[in-house]
Amino acid sequence: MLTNSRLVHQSHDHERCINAALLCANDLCAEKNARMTTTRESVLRLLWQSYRPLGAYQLQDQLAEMLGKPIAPPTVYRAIEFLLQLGLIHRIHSLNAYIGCPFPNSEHSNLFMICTQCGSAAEVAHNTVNNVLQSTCDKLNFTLQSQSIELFGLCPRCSDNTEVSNHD
Amino acid sequence: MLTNSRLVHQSHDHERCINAALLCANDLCAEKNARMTTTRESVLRLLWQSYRPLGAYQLQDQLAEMLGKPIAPPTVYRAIEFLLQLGLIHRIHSLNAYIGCPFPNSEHSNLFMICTQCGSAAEVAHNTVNNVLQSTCDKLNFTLQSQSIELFGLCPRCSDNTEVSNHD
DNA sequence: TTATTATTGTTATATTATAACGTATTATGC
DNA sequence: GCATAATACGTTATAATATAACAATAATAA
Repeated sequence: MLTNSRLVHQSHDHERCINAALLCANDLCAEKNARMTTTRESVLRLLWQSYRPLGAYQLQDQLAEMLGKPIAPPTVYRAIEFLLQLGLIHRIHSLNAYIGCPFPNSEHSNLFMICTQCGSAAEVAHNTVNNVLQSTCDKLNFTLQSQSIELFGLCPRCSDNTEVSNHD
Repeated sequence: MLTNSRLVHQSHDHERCINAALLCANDLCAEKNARMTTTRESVLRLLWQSYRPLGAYQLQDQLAEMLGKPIAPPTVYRAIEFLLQLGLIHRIHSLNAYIGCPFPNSEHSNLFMICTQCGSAAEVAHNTVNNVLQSTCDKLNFTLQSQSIELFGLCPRCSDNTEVSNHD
């Protein structure tokens, strides 16, 4: 099982995460002859700012502030599209929002655990899950191409808080 | 495993499916003291017209034609909201579209197999899948509340067609 | 019947996303 | 280096999806 769950829910030196993500992104671009421009890097950085997915128009606002000039929607969506293509970010359909991918290098299929309390989203890649889904598809003669798995609930932190407040 | 996969992909007397769905919906309304109005029943019927999810504005057009009068978006969204609440339909987030639920009576969690070729969506409820997801959540201390699982690929029919055309 | 509640109608607008076209920037071949 | 092509960005307009707010109507209950 591959997951960033612990990082999402425990305090840590997040600057290192951001820097690692940006380095990794640059490597990937070099490898694929793609250009990591200022706009694209800024969007990626913003999506790594927290473990909460951001919508396109939140990104627009923050990007405008970051770059010190007005930014129009197409600019944001182009950067998003680019980063999605490279697998550097993911789209969370149920939220119309986007989030940095913690393991863009390893082939994996997305599964997100989204906290309905704090809005955090942890990504999980789990072979057992994938195998069960694949075999279910096989059984029904469905040729699986891709998937979007979004689980909603309470993250470890918010679960604990709820329990505590239940004892009050 | 509970699924409507065969019905989705094989020809059958679909009128019976529609009628069964409407009867079932009426029962559920009676049971929950909710009103199955003309608008709501029409929307449900439209969503049962095929096994392809419909967007709100497709529904709006078809509903207007069906009722012989112009219909505004809020009317459609209200009916959708009502039917979602009762579990009579589901939302497919990745498509911004809606589809009738084939087993609104049994507690289940949604998993859809969506054909990227023909647009059909089959629903599957599978304990093994749910158990694996639940145990994954347990492992990571995530309190699962609900889920949205959307699998994309080729349905049995389109898979076969692809194979055949590959032999041409 | 009248009061109350639930539903629908209507208008306006918010939110998310893209089309189309022009300009600027970056890479490439000579 | 310079011309050229390819790529990315700027700009304006608009499409597609969804909701807020309030008025009118219909259904139910007292």
